[in-house]
Amino acid sequence: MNKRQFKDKVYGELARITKSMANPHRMEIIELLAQGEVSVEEIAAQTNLPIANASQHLQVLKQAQLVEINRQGNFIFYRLSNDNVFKAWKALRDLGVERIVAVENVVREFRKSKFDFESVTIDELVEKIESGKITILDVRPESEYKQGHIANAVSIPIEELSKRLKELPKRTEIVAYCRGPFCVYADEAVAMLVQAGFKAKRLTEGFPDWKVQGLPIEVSMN
Amino acid sequence: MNKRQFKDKVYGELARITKSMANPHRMEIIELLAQGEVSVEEIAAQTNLPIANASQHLQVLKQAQLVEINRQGNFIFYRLSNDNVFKAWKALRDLGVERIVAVENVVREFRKSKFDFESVTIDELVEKIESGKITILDVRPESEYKQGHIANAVSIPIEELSKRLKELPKRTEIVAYCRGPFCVYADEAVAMLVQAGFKAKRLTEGFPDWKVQGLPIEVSMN
DNA sequence: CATTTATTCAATATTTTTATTGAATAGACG
DNA sequence: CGTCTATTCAATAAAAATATTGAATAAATG
Repeated sequence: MNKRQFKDKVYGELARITKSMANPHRMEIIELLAQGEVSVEEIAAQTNLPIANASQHLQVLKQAQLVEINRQGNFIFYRLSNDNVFKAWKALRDLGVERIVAVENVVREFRKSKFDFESVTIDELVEKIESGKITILDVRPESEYKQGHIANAVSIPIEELSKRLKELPKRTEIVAYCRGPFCVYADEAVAMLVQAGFKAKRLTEGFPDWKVQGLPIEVSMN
Repeated sequence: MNKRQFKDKVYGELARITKSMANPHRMEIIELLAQGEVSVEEIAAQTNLPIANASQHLQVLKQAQLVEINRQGNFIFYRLSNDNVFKAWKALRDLGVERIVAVENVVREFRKSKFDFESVTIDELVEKIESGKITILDVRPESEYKQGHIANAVSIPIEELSKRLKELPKRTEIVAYCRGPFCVYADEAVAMLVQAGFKAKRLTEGFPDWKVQGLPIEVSMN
């Protein structure tokens, strides 16, 4: 094998992996799987895809070894193969957030209309935890919370929040988080909480970002 | 705009950026540009592409704002827009190196045949620098060295190495590096040096990896 | 063993990406 | 101003990715 053939092999493989991520639906699926195991049915529902279509995209990710499966009874659950998959996804996301005006504008525009509240970075949250009383609120679906959440976070899925406001403290500051910077659940939660007189902000990023930094998490079994 | 439209926009943009990297030639071009500015002509030569073809790929990267241009006389030089581009590329590379058996096998197979020498990680090199005498050898083309190199590294491009061996010390250990883990120049250099009785190893990664970690670098003007 | 259910496969039409070729452009330089 | 040169553009053919549909599969359950 000569140098050129060697390079073609190497960059070909790198491109193959990159291609397997290079699709809007698959980018969304990866973010979803970064929360934990999810069944095909659920992935399709969350991403508004026909099941056959979701399955097809999952096959692409599986072929690139970005995801693994785990059969549980009648369901097949998909999960990310390892941390590096999320790290690569995150690097691409950071690149997107930083570079592409279009995304920033879209995010900002969408948020400004309904949810123009302050947000808290991971570093700031770490400080708040160390230096005072604070309530951390996980508004993702319960299955995601169970599979891993920020240590000491309380779980109230966004759909239940309006009915369960009394479980939250009026005085101490609340930081709500969900799947990541594009996840709207946290925005909706903060809007609802502020409206109801709570002191609330959202976490800029999400649970997988927290976890990948090695910060303390808890798992509620499964 | 509803939630689904918002998501479609966001993940669409992320996929657009990812797609712009998702091609073997463009993966190679990005690695090359991580060394510094390079003209279209040179990019085409280094990647064995017809010039029109290289230009086309560069347009794709430019549209995604991954690269910027800088006209110098008759030539147009391309460079990465910022550090995050290399970071994302690196994350994908790490994913590839770690995940895909194919890449590992190809790399190993190719190296074993001719270049089965020990290599040194960046952390190990840092230690060696702190704790003793060591010669760091940059075997990339001189233009790349000039645009940035590991602090105190000596430049001897691989093509000149055989004629310039006398410039190197026989006693102190030599660590040769080039563009990255897939760059063969460092392997060739180590092979040549060991053959000639020097004590030499290659750096596992390359200059951009060193730089992105914030380790000391030098620039020779331009 | 037959049925149910979640998932995958297969076939096809559509769209997008890529390579190739030759012409066009834009700036430098005499 | 005209020429030269590096780069880009444009047109086309070929290859690959994607969406859609309905059928096939494989495991669980009665």
